[in-house]
Amino acid sequence: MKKKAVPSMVKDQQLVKKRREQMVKGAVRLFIEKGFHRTTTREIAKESGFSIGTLYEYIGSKEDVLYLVCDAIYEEVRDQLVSQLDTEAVGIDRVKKAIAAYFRVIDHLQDEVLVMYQEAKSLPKEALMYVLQKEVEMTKMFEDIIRDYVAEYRIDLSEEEIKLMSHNILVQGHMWTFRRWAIRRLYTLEEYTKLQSEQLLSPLTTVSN
Amino acid sequence: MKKKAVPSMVKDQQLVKKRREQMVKGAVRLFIEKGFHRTTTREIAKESGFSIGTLYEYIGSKEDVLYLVCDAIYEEVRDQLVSQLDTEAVGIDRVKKAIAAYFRVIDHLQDEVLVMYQEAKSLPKEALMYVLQKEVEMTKMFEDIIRDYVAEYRIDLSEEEIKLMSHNILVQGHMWTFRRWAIRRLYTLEEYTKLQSEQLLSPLTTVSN
Amino acid sequence: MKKKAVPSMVKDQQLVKKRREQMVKGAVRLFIEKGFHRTTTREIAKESGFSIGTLYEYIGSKEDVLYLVCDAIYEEVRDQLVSQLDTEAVGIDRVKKAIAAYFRVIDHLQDEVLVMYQEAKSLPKEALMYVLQKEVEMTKMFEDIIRDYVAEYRIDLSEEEIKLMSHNILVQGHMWTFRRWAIRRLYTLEEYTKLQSEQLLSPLTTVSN
Amino acid sequence: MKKKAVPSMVKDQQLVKKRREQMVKGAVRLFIEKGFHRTTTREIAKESGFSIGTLYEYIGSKEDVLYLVCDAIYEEVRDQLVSQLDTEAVGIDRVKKAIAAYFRVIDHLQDEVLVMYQEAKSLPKEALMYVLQKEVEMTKMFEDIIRDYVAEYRIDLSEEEIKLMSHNILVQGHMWTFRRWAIRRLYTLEEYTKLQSEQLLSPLTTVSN
DNA sequence: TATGAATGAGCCTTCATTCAT
DNA sequence: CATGAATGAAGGCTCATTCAT
Repeated sequence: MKKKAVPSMVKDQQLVKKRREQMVKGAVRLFIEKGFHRTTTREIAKESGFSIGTLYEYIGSKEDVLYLVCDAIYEEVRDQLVSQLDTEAVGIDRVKKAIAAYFRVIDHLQDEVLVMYQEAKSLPKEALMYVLQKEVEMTKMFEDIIRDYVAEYRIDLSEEEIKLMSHNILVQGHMWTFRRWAIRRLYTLEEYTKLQSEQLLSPLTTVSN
Repeated sequence: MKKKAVPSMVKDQQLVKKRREQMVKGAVRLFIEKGFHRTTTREIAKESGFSIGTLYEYIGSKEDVLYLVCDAIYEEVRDQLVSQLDTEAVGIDRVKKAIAAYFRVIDHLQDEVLVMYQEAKSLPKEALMYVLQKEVEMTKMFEDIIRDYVAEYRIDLSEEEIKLMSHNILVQGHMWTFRRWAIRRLYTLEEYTKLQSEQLLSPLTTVSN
Repeated sequence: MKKKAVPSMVKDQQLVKKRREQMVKGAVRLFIEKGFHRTTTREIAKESGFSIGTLYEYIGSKEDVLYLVCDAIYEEVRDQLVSQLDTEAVGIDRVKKAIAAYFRVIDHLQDEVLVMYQEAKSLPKEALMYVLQKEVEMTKMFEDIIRDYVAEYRIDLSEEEIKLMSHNILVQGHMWTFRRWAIRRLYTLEEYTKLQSEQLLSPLTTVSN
Repeated sequence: MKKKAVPSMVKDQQLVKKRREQMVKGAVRLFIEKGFHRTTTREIAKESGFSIGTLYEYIGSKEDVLYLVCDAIYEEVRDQLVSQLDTEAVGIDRVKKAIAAYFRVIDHLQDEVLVMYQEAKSLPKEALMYVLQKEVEMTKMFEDIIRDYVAEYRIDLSEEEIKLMSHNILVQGHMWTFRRWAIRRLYTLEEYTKLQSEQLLSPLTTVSN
């Protein structure tokens, strides 16, 4: 799925990139604070440091801002995750470290991730599809890591179980943000990571009773 | 936390109850279709079968409708869950059956649950607190079930692990709705229930390798 | 061609009619003064005696106001014309009196007619078609009158000439408004009517040299 | 009445002329397509082949473009008309040929003439006066031609009748454009010219019955 | 001279809420 | 109690015009 083209009246691509970065930064702050629907385009422009007219030089509609925000957050999450993956780790340790890295990234970008989680549904259908595709790709990253491990150590785990485990990892990452009102009272990130890892990976490291 | 009082101009409590039921029914349909923010009060009134003036005889603001909707959905989920719990089951079977019952209820009310998940954040703070409290109570239901089992069978599971497991159950139930775009392609409800159960309960039924 | 339905949120048809009459009255005043495009919906609402919100209870868009205005002007012109037609007149006198009546009506409604002339082009296609249809009908009225005369007195005038004569009458009526900057300096309405009548009807009353 | 001065930041008169010609050409195309109010200055600049900044180097406001357009169209109509006038014709034939030439020019420039007819009203007062002056001059051209004929052949036609006849010629020319939705279905240009000529000139060529 | 990014006043339209009947 | 017409603040977006480069 190709990146949806957000229309811009400005030709200088360098400038477009810069302005959209400002815009995303400002919009995220506002969406975190009050949500997409309660944020006005004027507020976004102001928070981004330019006028309403200028805002519309770089987007076609308010929904485009949401799309840019979601896209940027996904990119950021994936980039940070990739840069934190320990490429030297082997065995179950590799899986554990991937999960830990992922949770760390989510924790680091918790506000952003939460925004995306709560507002992506307001995207127009096509843009939503594109964003969900990103989620699919991220799920596949974990599938691959698990599948590698399963293959190498001849673990008895079906393809379905691998896929589900991967989904669970993703969701438990998000859960750290959207359930933080309950969970952060109970655990630190390290504790959460350790407990979830053990739980998640229990099928990989135990034998049935 | 006490149920938040939604103001009504009408004295007859019987009538208030009836009208609000109509209202919730209508609103849920609309929120499922287009979300809270894109639904107008006029539409809610119409879908509920009365006029906009009448709508405001039974609520104080649009947000009250959302609150009533969330509240009703929680009640419904809890009621259905309670009625489906197999009170005769014992051992790990009791836990499994509780999970299965919960997932069944979620599946049955998937649209409603999804709406609540996506829109609750738009509630005013106080109302949100109240709704989250309901979530806490539901989590506690599962905590209790697990704790009973752990106690009886002297499983080596800490209080923190019990709480987390309970949260995971809840979230995996919701996940069946908010990730259905991916998950329903892979599993039927029965498969999903089975796989998640095994995974979730693996710490209760296996011994470390 | 059926009358285009202008959407209204208000059910009471009596009220709709009344409010739209206010609206047309106010809008005509403004369109005369500054044209359709330079008139804002707020101004229309204010001039009509109600709020902007109320305005939109009775129309779907600004263009609807223009449509209502054009429609109302046509109705008015036709009604006044019909009521002024001398049904007892016979011979060339009947034609002359019809022209005179028409010019009188145009003079009476000159501002309105001018507005319609200048702004109708801004109507959406469908509405424009409807309005042009009204113009066609009015042209036919004169065709019929001329045709009757031609038939009765066995005048040597082809169908094409009849049609063209009718168009010329219509346009010379409008000309009294859109060329008034030049023509009203030269003639009173009576003089204009007399001269144009003679000129127009010369093919009916003379023999070729 | 002197030509209204349109302000320009550019000194080189040669260049000013060239750019304004580009501009008029582009603007006419756009005005024909969507009218003056629905055309943006950006579009005019683009269609003219330069940037919005450059556009404003050669005009002071959007209305200046309309003025330049109207002025150019008038010039064009007059130039073409003058070049087509048969200076050798005599008698009634001279008048007929002038009318035919005029109608031919109008037909040739029908889109342009229509634009001018529909949009001139949006000119600021002073510019409108200037444009109307051009119309007066054109009317006088026909007055003169008719007056010559009337004088030479001692036709019984008052000065008022001459003036009105001239206005009618002008308007019937325009009518070929603004009523084309009805008239072009009925007549070819040649038929229209012939019929209107006969009708118009009937007072010059017939004797009263 | 030419460019095009920036500006912000202002436009059309929506919709939660009120209140007279 | 029920109705629905009226209200107007507020929102998304456009576009003529300016000005630094």
